Amino acid sequence: MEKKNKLPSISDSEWLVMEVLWNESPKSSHEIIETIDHPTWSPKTIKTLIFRLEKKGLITHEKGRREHQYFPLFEKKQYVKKESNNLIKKLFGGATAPMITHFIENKKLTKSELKEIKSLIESMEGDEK
Amino acid sequence: MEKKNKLPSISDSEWLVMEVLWNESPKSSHEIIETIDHPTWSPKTIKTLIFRLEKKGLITHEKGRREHQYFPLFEKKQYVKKESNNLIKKLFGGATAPMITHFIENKKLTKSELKEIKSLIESMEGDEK
DNA sequence: CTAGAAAAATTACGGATGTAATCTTTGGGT
DNA sequence: ACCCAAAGATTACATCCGTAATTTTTCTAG
Repeated sequence: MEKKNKLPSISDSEWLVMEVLWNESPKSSHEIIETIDHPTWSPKTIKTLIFRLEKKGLITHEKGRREHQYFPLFEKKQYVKKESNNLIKKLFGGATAPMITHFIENKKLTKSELKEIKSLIESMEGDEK
Repeated sequence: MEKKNKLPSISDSEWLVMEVLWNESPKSSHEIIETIDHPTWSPKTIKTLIFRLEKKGLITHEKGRREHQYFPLFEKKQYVKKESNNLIKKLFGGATAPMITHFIENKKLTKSELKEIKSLIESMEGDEK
C-alpha cells in the first residue's frame, strides 16, 4: 500500500491565501484580501492567487449573492506533513531524529519549552514498540 | 545588528549538485555527474546546474589539466539553517517548539532515538538561562 | 430597464526552474 | 601540427511564480 501523497503543490504566495481559509472559511475574496493585509500586494494579486488556487483544485467556491464564498479542499495538516517530510528528505536524507536534534541545538528554546518537549517524549516512550 | 542572511537561493535540482560537493570537493563535472547518478537526468542537465550554480556564486572552480575542479563557496550548515527557518516560519509562524512537537508526534521514532533526544534536552537544560 | 461599480475571468510579462540541445574551445593522440 | 572527442559555454523552451493590468460579467441603485 503506497502513500502516493498526490497533493497539488502550493507556492509560497498562495500559501498565505490558504492560511486565511484554513483559519476560517468560507470567506469572500474581499474578506480574504482584508484578512491578508500584505504590505505590498495589490488586491489584484490576491485575486490572481485565489484564481490559481481554484484552478489547481485547492479551493472551491459556492455562489453567494454578491461574492463567491471560498473554502479549502485540503487540510492544512496534510500540507504540514508533506512540507516537513520534504524538508527532512532534502536536508537530512529523510532521517527525522537529526532534524529534531538540529532544532534543539540551534534554536534557543526556553526552559519551559524544553521541559514540555521532554515530557512529550516521556509520554511517547511509554507507548508502543 | 541584523542577520541579513543574504545567501543566494538554491533550487531543488541544484541542491543535489551542492550535496555532492558538500560531501567531497573539489570534484570535476564528470565526477559530479557520476556521483549524482540521477535516474532520469541527462549529463547535460547536470552541466547546466553546475553552470547556474557557478553563475549564482554558489560554487567556483579552479582549472585542472583536463577538467575544472569545482568546490562550494558556502557551507551546507548555513543552508540547513536557512531552509529550516523558512519552513518553521511558513508552517508554524516561526515558533520552533510546535515544529519539534509535530515531528515527535508524527514521525514514529525509535525508542533509542527518543532516548537520545531526551538526553540532549537534559544537557541543554543544564546550560544557560 | 439601464448604467455604473464591483467582482470575476482572462491575459500579461519578466525571472526562476527543470530539462536539455547546440555551438565553441581545447588538450591529446597520431 | 592538426583533427577529434570531451569539456565548457551558450542558447532553448515550456512551466511555474510573483505581481499585476485589462476585459467581461453581473448586481444593485435609480
